[in-house]
Amino acid sequence: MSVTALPVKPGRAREGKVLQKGQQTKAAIVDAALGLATQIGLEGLSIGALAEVTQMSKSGVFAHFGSREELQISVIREYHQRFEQEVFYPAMSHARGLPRLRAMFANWMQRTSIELDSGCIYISGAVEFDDRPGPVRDALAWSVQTWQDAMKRAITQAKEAGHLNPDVDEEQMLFEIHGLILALHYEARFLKNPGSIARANAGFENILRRYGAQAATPVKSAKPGRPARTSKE
Amino acid sequence: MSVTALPVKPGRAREGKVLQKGQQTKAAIVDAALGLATQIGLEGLSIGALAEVTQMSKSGVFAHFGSREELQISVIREYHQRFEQEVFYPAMSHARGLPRLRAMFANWMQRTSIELDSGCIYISGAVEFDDRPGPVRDALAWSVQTWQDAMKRAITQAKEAGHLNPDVDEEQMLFEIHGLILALHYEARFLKNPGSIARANAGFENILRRYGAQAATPVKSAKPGRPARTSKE
DNA sequence: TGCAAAATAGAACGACCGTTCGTTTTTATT
DNA sequence: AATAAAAACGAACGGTCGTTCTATTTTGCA
Repeated sequence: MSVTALPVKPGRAREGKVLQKGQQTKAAIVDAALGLATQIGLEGLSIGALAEVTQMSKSGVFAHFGSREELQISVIREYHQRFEQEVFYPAMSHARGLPRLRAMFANWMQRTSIELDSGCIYISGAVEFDDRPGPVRDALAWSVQTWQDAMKRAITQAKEAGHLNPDVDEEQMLFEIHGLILALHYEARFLKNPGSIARANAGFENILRRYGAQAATPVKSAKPGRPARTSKE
Repeated sequence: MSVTALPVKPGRAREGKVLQKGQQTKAAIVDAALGLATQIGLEGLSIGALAEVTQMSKSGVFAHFGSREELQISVIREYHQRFEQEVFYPAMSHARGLPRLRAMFANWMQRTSIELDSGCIYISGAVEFDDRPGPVRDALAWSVQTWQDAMKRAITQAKEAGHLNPDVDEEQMLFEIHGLILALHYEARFLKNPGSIARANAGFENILRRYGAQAATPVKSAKPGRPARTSKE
């Protein structure tokens, strides 16, 4: 049921011994790499720059990954976990249906807004790897797909709970929601258009209304009863 | 007044003499560069690869631009002109208001759909240069902004013609439309999700309906109405 | 046809890239 | 404290990059 389950490589545990220092500095490197990647992209990541930031030698950094690709994949794994931690899990504590869907979008927005001055590797990575097959692309696509599946599930549950019209097309609704996030990233981060966050939120309310959500109740705790299902068109 | 008006460097016209061969091969180089850039991005453009494609020497290619940045800007200029030619101008032959707005979106979709296997530099470029100030970024942002302004004007005219609700917020509507294009590019090109084109079109109809458009009359063929004005004001 | 200018070629530069390899330092355990 | 493994270093390699410089070829025009 866990979204992630990206397995952490067993730290070369011969005879069950757990290596500490290595994993520790590796985590520090990945952390720094994630910071760099959100700014200049996964493709912009260079081992030399990373060595400088971490105050290590190039070969010292390199040894932890064995290849640049593996470094990029490690960064994606780390990003995936943080996304899960900040966006997915907190939303799961909201009641199924509209409240949870609202929470997921709110957290997603929150995350994207924060990233307006650091970049989102789900977005930049998609552009960098959209026609570059390989393990990096696969890891990225898998991570994105996992999140989208979670969103789709939330929409389905909202339908089942009667919070949305029963004939809502999950893929269509998710497509439009995703567009809002992408537009926010584009307009705010590239074009520096102020007010983009408000527009994304307004767009979400518009989508909810169109797909049959009732009042625009702000995202808050669980809603007990089974609200009427006034299907509007 | 022309949308472009990105001034073409005066082909070293001493005493009014127009150089032919140089401009000609330069155009060929830019054409090849545009092809490369749509695939691997503006940042992925390398003079070496470009020289190979055009069967020229590196220095021969380089001499036409003087710097990589100038090459990138030339590519953006070329892309701008083609976008104008294929998307903007044809739409201007439709009647003001909803027909023209529909035509603009349809042409934009058409262009984006074609680019699903070659990439769009308005999108990839935004990611590559969103936090890299300089003349390349400026040229790109100016070009994008010019198109967005044209879209906004079309929405305003649709309002004035009574084809949309009088209280429609142009920025908000454009934001949502832009999101559809971005989602199409992301989902189809990166995630390889089939059906994305239909979803973008459906999303557009949803937006139109919400903002007060009447029947979902499909975009009619080119009606020789007002002679096309230029997109730049 | 000649000739200057423009266009192209070719070689080289310094910088950075990912990667390899042998050595040295640090770590964890006895 | 001894020791073997793990971790980090430092130098080097082959490669590509944008760019510069000097030749050579091609062009356009008198």
